[in-house]
Amino acid sequence: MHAPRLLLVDDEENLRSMLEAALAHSGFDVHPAASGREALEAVRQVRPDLVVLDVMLPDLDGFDVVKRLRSGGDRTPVLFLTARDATEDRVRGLTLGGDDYLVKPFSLEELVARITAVLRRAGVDTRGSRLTCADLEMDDDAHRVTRGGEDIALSPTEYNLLRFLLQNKGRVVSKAQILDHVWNYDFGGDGGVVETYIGYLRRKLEAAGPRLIHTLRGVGYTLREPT
Amino acid sequence: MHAPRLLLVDDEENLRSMLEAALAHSGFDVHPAASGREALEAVRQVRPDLVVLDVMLPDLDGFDVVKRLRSGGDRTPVLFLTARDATEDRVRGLTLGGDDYLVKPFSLEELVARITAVLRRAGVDTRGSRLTCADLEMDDDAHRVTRGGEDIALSPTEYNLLRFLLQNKGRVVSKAQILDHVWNYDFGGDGGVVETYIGYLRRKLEAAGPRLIHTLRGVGYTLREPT
DNA sequence: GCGGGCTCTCAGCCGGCTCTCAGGTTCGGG
DNA sequence: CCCGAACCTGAGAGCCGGCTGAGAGCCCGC
Repeated sequence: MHAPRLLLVDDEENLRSMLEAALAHSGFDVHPAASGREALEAVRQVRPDLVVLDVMLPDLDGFDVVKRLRSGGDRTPVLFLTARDATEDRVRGLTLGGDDYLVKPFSLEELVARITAVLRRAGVDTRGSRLTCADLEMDDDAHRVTRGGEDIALSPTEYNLLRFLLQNKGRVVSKAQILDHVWNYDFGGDGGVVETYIGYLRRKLEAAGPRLIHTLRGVGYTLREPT
Repeated sequence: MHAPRLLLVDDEENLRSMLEAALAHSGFDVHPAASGREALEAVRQVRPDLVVLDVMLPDLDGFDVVKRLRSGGDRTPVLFLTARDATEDRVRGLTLGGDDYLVKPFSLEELVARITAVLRRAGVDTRGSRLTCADLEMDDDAHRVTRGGEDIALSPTEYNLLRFLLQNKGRVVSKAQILDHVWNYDFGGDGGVVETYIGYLRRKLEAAGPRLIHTLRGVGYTLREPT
């Protein structure tokens, strides 16, 4: 089993290199491209498992790229990145072919979650979607969290934060790391909001049961099985 | 296996030579640079495993340096050094690619710990993150200390002091060395505080179990396996 | 337009952490 | 044995980080 190959297409220099580093770090084999033509060329050469494709591009836009791919018989799944304002209607309908889209700005957690979801649907094996810690369980496919069999309702941010903690079970994560992964990449605030959400999670998860989220003063937080 | 190569970029003459000596002594192959342009040049020539990069530089600042590196396809991980006040928001987004940052003033221990953490994440082999002495164990990833399987809660300073002692197990370290490595480099006080913290550690570590930290009067302290 | 959930900010509180200091104790040399 | 130096320890002041509750703004569904 090799790491899934991604083709990352975005003309925005900064964002592209940031995402490139981040996705590589998340275990993907990332190949960058800066324009539509480059992308078409790269698809043939790289044969990626998935294309992460910005809609707004200097030459061919994202839709054109896909149109040409499909008319050439290529079925590689595509994850679109779009700006909030426009085009949302145009992107709809594309999800029919197993593709998906994400509006900017997003968080890295969101992006990775969508990518693995699309890959899974396309039959590319990724590690399972089940995360646990003691009697706490998260089924990412069903977007469902339980503790001791009981359902727990979480807001989107709470859910993403918990997933990030679960993925790093047994390791310490700093507030900066949490902000970088769980919050949108253009979020401007400080770490105060993380403390608030840790509080929310604790209230919901540890209402009945031992402590799972531990504070390491001056260092960060960690999720750990109680002994 | 060769010693990991570091590129150390800081325009502050004093600090740079101090860090250069200290890091060399910690087993790294250190190459200094004093400006952004120098750094870019040096990255190409030296091909370091990691760049330690001050954000505040006379010509290109640290962010510019990284931007240029990345746009040139270079993925060398970076550890940023920043002043406390500003820039903390600008540093955000950096923990994404496995990079990290450290606010001045820091301690040598902190610096070395971050460097090895980043290198480990980047796949460069360093000795593992597990330090032991008799039944005392420290797992640096989880930031966790146990003795005989029992958890021991340590404050940040206690933790850093213990790690320093563990890394020098079997050797004697003077109070001056401890101050230089464990306390921030701008710390003004005398060695009295070291005695206090040694006391704290002894109380927590040796509550149940034989003595591990030994005093060598007029020389320093040493951590040793009981015989 | 109205109501409810979600997100984020902020200020006050609390407790732990860091460091200082003084008095007591141990050690080694003379 | 005596004395000074080095070290240990307890008490406490001040500081700082994290926790929490309250509330404003926003979006969305009704």
